[in-house]
This record gives sequence, structure tokens and C-alpha cells, in this order.
Amino acid sequence: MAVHKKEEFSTKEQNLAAFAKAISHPARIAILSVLAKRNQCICGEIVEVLPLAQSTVSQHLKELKNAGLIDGETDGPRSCYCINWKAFEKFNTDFNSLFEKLKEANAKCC
Amino acid sequence: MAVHKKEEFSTKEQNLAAFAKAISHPARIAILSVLAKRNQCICGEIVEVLPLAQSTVSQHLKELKNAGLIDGETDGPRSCYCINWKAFEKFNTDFNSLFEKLKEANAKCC
DNA sequence: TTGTTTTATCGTTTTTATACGATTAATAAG
DNA sequence: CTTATTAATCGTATAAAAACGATAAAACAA
Repeated sequence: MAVHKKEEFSTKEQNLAAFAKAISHPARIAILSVLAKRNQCICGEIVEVLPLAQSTVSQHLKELKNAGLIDGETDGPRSCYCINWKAFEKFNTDFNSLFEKLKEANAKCC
Repeated sequence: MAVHKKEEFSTKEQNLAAFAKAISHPARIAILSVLAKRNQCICGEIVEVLPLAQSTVSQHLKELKNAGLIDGETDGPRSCYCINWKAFEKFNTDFNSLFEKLKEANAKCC
């Protein structure tokens, strides 16, 4: 049991789910929000704003980066991060292509 | 350790994260996609389409319902589900209000 | 070279999620 | 009343996520 079957779904479904997973924690929403407001930001500034330990923030940043939602590069001993807007545009497109089609129908159950 | 700190973030951040969490699994994306295409659908039809056991699908449906993304009502021994479009509109609004503002800036790191 | 600052990684613990089979509950059909 | 159909729930096993402290690595400063 507990064998994961994610790979049995379509690529589009997997991609959408992966993006959603990346933003499925309030800390990561908060990180993205800070990056959106400041355009770019070093790790330490994010740690100051969040109610989490440095190692935990670093972990969240890593997940966001792995999911492709942010880019990061080192600047001396610091790490500078910014949002990868292309990933957000892709999410919006795929999201709408799956769910927007019938919105005007506004059906109720049965 | 491993104390969860989700409650220390803003309501908006928590709501966005909760919505994202609900769609963070390809099976739930697939369920929503089926519901969007068919407008409404009984549980058994969804089970037929997905590569998962009935109990697992039922679990996913419960999560989607708890998160407010779908509505469901019983029809005899069957259960009929449909998408709650209002929840999707709210997600779109909140999502954009957090992240859309600086898109045109399109900044690169540092 | 030595020390300081900054961030990433490691190891660990606790909690949550995923998945299934088995069972239960409820309705419909005979 | 009995039986079949349908879906939800329970119990359980495994996997993944969240969080922290401690440590390591890298760059800069003294």
C-alpha cells in the first residue's frame, strides 16, 4: 500500500499539481508575496519577515526553486531570489484550459 | 519539533495555501477536470475513469468537498458532485491580488 | 591566517498524506 | 424480507512534509 500513483496521470495534470503543491503552504505563499513586492530579495530578509527558523526557510526556498517558481543566484555569501514569472503564466494558462471552459454554465448538483 | 505554524500566517495566505493544497494532487486535478467537462457527475463514473480504488477516490472527493471546491448531494444510493465555481473565482482573485502586480516588471535576479 | 557573516545541508522527530482492503450504511430491486 | 448496488468510513501500512538545532561551506573582513 501507499504506493504513489501520481505517474499514472497526464503530464498536464502532474504539472498543475506540482505547481499547486509548491504554493500549498502559507510560508511559501508569504515568500512569493515578499518577492513579488520587492522584485528580488536575499534569503536573510525573508527569514526576518517569517516566523520560522532559518533552516526551515531555506528548505521552503529550495522547494520553490525545485518547482521552478523562483530563480536564485549567490551574491557573495548571500543568496538572491526572484520570482520566475514565466512559470506563473504557464500555470495560469494550464489552469484555465482545464477549468474555465464551463464557468458560465454555473451548474448546480443534480 | 514538527509543530505546525500555519496559523501564524495571514488569513489570505492560509486560504490560498488551502486551495492550492486541495488541487496539489493529480488525482484531484483529474476529478475536477471530469466534473468541469460533464458539469456534474456521480462518484462511480469518476472511479471508472481514475486508476485508483473506490475508497481512495472517495477520500479525494471528501477533501475537495471539505476545501469547498466541489458540492455534493446524495441521489438514492449514489452521490452526485459538481464544481463550486465561486471558490475558483475567489482563488483567481486572491491569487492575482498577491502576484499579478509586478508581472510586467519581469525582473531577473540581482 | 583567523574570525564573522550568511546560507545550505544533515539528522531527527512529529505530523500529515496516500493508498488499499474490509466493513458498514443506505437505498433500490426482486 | 432478502439481496444487490453504491458510496462512505475504518483500520492500517508506508511515504512524504514540516520544523528545528547543529553543523558545514563559502565569501568577506580584520
